[in-house]
Amino acid sequence: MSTSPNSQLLKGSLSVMILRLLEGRERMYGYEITQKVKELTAGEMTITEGALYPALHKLEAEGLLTTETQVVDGRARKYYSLTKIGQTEAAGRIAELTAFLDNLNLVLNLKPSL
Amino acid sequence: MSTSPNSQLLKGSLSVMILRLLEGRERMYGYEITQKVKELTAGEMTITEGALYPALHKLEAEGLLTTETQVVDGRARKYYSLTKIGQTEAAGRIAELTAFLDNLNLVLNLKPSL
DNA sequence: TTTAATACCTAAGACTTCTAGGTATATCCG
DNA sequence: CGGATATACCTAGAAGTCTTAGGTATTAAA
Repeated sequence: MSTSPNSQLLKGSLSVMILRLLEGRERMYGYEITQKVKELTAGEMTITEGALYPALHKLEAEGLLTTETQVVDGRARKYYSLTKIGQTEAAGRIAELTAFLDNLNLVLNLKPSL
Repeated sequence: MSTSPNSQLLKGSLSVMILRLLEGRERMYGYEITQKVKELTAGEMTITEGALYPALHKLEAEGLLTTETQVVDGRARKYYSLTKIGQTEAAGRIAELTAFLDNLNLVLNLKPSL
């Protein structure tokens, strides 16, 4: 057997969503991300916090995000924004996911007659 | 916290691809599936056997696929086809994945200005 | 005053996939 | 003839992501 250097079948879409959302903004905090995704998908997609926070921490550990904490209305918010490296990586990972989705569609969209 | 009945963020696309490929055909065998996916995606997507066979076995255990083994050119092939339940389930899972991909696009396609 | 919304977090388990093997036969090429 | 490649199946272990299911704390609404 061989199976060459592989692009994973379905890699985490969550981290790419995060990067994509941050591409368009100065900064966002975790809870805001969950609400934004809900809003964009008319409530159909829910980001669980158990997935979100570890994902954010990992992206930060990888150096793609930086944080600044700020207290608003007596509650602490942790704002995340893309680092320089994060901006580059974001573009790359979005392109990768897009390419994967294109291929997925090639497989899924085939007609029954083929 | 609450987080309602959730559609998983990252669902396995492989099993849905398998079901989709079988929707359009009488039957297929494992190796054939790997080749078909390669062909459909111009070599860009590779199904690893370490993922494929366990996925096939699981779908069979779930009652969505049945098998018939046949020897061709001295080599054993295990053909998989959709059961009646499999046909119903296939439609459902494909719709689910499609809905998920639509939502994913809503999040990914947002313009930087939004 | 209790519930819901806001806002953060973690641990345990489930699940999928990858890596990396293993077995075996047939065919192609030198 | 012999070795490599293609065909064809399989599994075990590790990696990684997400869900479930908690926890803490403040503010606003009922």
